Amino acid sequence: MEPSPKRMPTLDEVAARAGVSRTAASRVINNAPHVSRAKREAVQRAVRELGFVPNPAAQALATRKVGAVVLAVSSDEPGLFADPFFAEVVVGVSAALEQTDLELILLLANTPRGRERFERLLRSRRADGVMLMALRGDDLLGRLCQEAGLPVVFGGLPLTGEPTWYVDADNRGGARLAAEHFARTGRRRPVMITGQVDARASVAREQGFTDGLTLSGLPLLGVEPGQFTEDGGAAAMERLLRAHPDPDAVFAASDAMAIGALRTLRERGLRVPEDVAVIGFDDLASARHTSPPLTTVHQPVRALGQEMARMLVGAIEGHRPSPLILPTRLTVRESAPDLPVQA
Amino acid sequence: MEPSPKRMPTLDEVAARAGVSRTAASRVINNAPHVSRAKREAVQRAVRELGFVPNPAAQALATRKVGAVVLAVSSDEPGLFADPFFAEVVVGVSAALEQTDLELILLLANTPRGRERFERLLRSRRADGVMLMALRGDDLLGRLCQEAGLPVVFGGLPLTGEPTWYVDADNRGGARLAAEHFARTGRRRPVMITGQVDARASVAREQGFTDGLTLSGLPLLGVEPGQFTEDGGAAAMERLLRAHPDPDAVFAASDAMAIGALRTLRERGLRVPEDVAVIGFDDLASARHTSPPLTTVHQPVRALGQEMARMLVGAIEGHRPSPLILPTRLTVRESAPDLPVQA
DNA sequence: GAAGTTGTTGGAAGCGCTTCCAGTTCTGGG
DNA sequence: CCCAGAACTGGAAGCGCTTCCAACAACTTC
Repeated sequence: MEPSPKRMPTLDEVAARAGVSRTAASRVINNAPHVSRAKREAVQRAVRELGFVPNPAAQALATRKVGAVVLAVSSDEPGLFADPFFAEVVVGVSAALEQTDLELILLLANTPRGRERFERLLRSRRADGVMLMALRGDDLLGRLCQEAGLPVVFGGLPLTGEPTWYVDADNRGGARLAAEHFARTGRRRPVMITGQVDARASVAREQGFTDGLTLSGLPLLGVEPGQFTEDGGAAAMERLLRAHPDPDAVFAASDAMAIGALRTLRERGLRVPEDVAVIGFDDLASARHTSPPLTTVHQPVRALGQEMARMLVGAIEGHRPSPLILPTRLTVRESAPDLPVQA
Repeated sequence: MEPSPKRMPTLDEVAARAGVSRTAASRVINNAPHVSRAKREAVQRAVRELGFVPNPAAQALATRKVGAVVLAVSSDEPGLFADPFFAEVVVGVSAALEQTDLELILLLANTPRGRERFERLLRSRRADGVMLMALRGDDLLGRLCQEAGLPVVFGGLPLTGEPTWYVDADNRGGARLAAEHFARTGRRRPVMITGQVDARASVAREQGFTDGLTLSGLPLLGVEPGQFTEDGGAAAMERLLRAHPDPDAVFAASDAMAIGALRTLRERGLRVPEDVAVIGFDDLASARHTSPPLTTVHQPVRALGQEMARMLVGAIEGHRPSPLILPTRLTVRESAPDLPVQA
């Protein structure tokens, strides 16, 4: 009962029990060649009987491979990780790693102390590779990884530069779908709520929305940043209404902000979708349950996590770099229905 | 640029550069005694100049301490982790660990494969301790940890037994507050939505609600399980309405279920809080933004994570066991206001 | 039947760090 | 000025596993 660090059997004991050399035993547990069938089986039996599990520290020391990767989330807001988006990414990453024998180390690098620990982690080779999310601005975490000579895959593009390994959603294409949907359903006075100005995803979504509008011959009446938060979205919506009294469509660069916008619109007595249509971005679970249910650009968040992990495994195994862009699509619900609304 | 596993300096090189023995250098980096001031400074300089960081694998091998703990989340639903609740716990855990030099390994043990990996993780001593969350029913993960002789702290009590180390919220007391609030504000026909029947938190909340009702001399008209999900809560509400046509108060064992109940009530044309008051449990961020805003029992989720981590550190350091119950309190918002409502 | 081939085997040298222990140097009190 | 005791010092033996390498054994192929 007492947490006594019970000593586990070692490879030597396994070898002794199986009547072979330590070398042979090692070969068996790594199923390497050059072991006769008989000895192999003897070793396997001994492993089973003793309940032997190799000591990862010893393996790491000998092979210089630690059997773990880190998922680092960097942001200024301590609470940002609480965003369901990240939880979903983690689920994806975890699912992909489950197929391997890599452990997942999670690091929230939002405080100075956190960053320091991250750097230490890299330099100490405690992980075989790194997944990096939510880089803001000219975040130097990426550079740190490069310097440490560890494989890094980015989740979402950083603001500047194009890393060799990354997976991202088609932000620009998805935002364009939103614009086209507005045009198709007869909206004429769209506005937009963006995220932080130094977030590349936000920039790409604004870009894509503008693309789509231009192609449809529509103007963009106004743009306000909303910090990717619900309250930020609500505030942005207020600012927009003040500056542009009569929008009939609003595209928010995230569901959270769209929900905030919904709130403001309701408070101002504007009906959704009759007076103004609303489209969000992400398609989180909560988008299904707003009132009215939110039309939104769906991005495959869990898949994003999965692909990041898979890609990292590839990078560790020495594959050639190949970035990945995951498709987005429009999920139409009532906040911006398919058919033009008769006001 | 190429991820070449750059070789890092070793203790020997540090020692050589500082002109001391490897032993002395080791003492300095662990700031152990028995090193003269002069040598200590020489070593520190060498460490700085070389950018030396001790190799954790080697340290682990020599000390039998790996410098990592694991947070294991077990559940049958693969998506459960996506619950903002867990994200929040992770933030707390992470914040507490940041003060130490323990790394956080995250393991989602919802698949059979996941459980297998968890067991392997334990037996291989890849972590110095374990935090276990969301044990369902007679989950044997806890037992596994005990057997491995690793310190374990439970987040929330398991269904059976009372582990020596755990931190939990005062579920029973919180639920009782909900009942008392109903009684105080003139509600007379309360019903309740519980979570899974084999979740101890759910049981405790039901218990507490009953306690409070009994004390106030109120009956409990009906109880339905809602799986802790929004849709489950909505469905439970429907069943309750069918069986008990005229409740004037509903207590849900989680915010998600309360939100589901809100939806059903709205669809049925019942006004909240005029016709029926609603109280949830958790006080997640989303509770603030429902319509009407949700009155709910607040539990300090992030603190829960923090305390789990702190407690685990204590357990690893050999302190004496001391379970912890975190206080809950009622956050009153409009779905169940403070003053009796004039219908 | 000699000369290769191909496949096994285990000894031994690490991987990088901690720590026991025996020996050495400093103290200050007598 | 001598000596007990405290404070340093570094050699060496691990921690548990991988892997190079030299030595062998078992088969082929002319």
